[in-house]
Amino acid sequence: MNIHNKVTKPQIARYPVYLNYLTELASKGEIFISSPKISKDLGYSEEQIRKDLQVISKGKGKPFSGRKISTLIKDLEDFLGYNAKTNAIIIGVGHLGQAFLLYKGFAEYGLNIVGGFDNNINIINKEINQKKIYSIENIEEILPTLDVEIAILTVPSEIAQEIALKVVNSGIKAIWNFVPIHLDLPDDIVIENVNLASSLAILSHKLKG
Amino acid sequence: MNIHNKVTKPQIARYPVYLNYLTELASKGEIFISSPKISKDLGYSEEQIRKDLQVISKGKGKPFSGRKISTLIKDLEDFLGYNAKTNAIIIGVGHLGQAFLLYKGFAEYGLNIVGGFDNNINIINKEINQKKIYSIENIEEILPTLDVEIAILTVPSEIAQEIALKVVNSGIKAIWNFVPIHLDLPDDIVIENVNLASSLAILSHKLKG
DNA sequence: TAGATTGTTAATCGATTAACAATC
DNA sequence: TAGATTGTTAATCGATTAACAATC
Repeated sequence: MNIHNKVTKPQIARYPVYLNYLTELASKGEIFISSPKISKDLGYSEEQIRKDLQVISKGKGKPFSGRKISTLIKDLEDFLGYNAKTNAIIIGVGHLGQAFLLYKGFAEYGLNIVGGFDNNINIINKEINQKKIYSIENIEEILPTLDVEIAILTVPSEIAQEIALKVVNSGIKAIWNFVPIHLDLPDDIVIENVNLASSLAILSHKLKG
Repeated sequence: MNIHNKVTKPQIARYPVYLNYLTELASKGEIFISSPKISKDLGYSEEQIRKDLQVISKGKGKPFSGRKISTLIKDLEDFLGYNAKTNAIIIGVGHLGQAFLLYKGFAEYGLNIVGGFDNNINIINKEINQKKIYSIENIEEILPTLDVEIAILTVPSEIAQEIALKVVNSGIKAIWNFVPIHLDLPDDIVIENVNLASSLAILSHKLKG
């Protein structure tokens, strides 16, 4: 049974890549897909692809034809939760935070950004892309009223730990952290780090030997 | 010998975290650091920390005192190449591309963004943060003249593959890809993907079970 | 000295790849 | 039918953790 297959972190990271790829194929009128073809196009091994797709799809593949693309797309969207809307808030409306407020692509992932918090009086109480900016001083009063599940942290490093604690005190259980520091938070808080310094270090290492 | 220790990808990702942490400690006047203390503060295991630091540091730790912070900082900076400047270019000056042009933090990592390419006539030949925006139509003529090592790809998904090929044809060997698709490029091109859809999928999975 | 901390070697855990029988 | 493709089980590879002797 699929339920018994544990999903690994690298697998989860690959699912959006499959989904994007299959959606592209479907738009070109393709109906079926095989693991050798995916392997050739995405560079993953055939065995890995079969295992990945078995975990999230109820359907079975058929020799010769492979799997039906429309079924896979539906299963991937269900697994990734793209059909259920999740509200998020931007904490720190600097360059990156603004880019996220303006970005249209998050909606595709079921992510709905409802607003932002900042300490810049020039933007507080204004709107960016129809999303209101609140004063970060009032975060512990306002945030609990906003029905938000995920806080997207894009504040300067120096204040990130302090602000993260306030976010947690406001009842948020998940932090998508774009600040390149380690956050020290209670064990029940889910943190996903996007550390550009780490990513760049890996790129540089590959490039320079 | 350190040279014989292979460096793993997860290790490389951790080094910027250590560096940020140790720099913070140094600014508070701390002189020595032990692996139990780092473990407590950053959440990595003590054994992992010792192995990580052995790989990049010529020095040795001492029982009781630990390692000297200033030496570790220097070794980490050297390993990560933060003292050698690397030129980069933004391909696609949308919201995210602009945020990167304006971001001050890359300099700390030795990364110097020299300009951008876009197809928007409202910004072509203008400057953003003193960095010139060029027409993407001329990329194959202009990019080879700019002494750039890394292309930061922040274009819309639909054109990413096509533009990436042009970037490669301009002689670039490394692409830092922020577009959530798989790029199909020659084997000698180094690609590092920052896929927010993957990152969000991992966060959602941790949050929702 | 005593013992906190180190560095190293062995064991375990996790993920990918290889091998191969089943099947349409 | 023949054989391309599947799904599953075993083997390998990679990374982390455990165990422990060495040391200041």
